[in-house]
Amino acid sequence: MDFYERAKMICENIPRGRVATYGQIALLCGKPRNARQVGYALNKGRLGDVPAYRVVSGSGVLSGAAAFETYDMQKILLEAEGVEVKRTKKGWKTDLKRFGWRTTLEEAESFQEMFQKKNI
DNA sequence: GTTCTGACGAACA
DNA sequence: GTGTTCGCCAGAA
Repeated sequence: MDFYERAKMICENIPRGRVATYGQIALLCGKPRNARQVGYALNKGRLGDVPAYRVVSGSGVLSGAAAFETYDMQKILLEAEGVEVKRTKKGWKTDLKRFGWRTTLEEAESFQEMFQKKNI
C-alpha cells in the first residue's frame, strides 16, 4: 500500500469550496497518526500537482510554508472557491465549522474500497 | 543499524 | 481563547 497515492487521491477528492485537515486525510488513508506524513509528502512534491491548498492544519490554519509561490496564494485560491479566510495572529485561517470537509461514513468506505481495488 | 527532522495532533496548563 | 509538551511515523543522512 502506498500512503502517498492514497493521500493524493483524497486530496483530489476534496470538494470545491471545502478544506480538509492533515489528520483527516491521514485518517482516510487508514493511518490516523500520520498527519505529519501527509504534510511531508506534499511538501516534498511527491504527490505531483494536487490541490494541496485545500489542506490545512487541524485548527483550520493555513500552514503557510506550502509549495506555493507566495504566502497568500493559498488564501487567494481558497477565496476563489468561496472559502472565507480570516487573518489571525497565527496566520490565515479558515472556519472549519463552515468550510471543513465533512467526510461521511460512506465516503470513507468508498475510499477504502477504491484503495483495495487499485491495490494501493 | 541510529538519529534527526518535519505543510501535524491531542492533551494539557 | 493561548502557549507548551509530548507522541506519532516515514524519510533522509
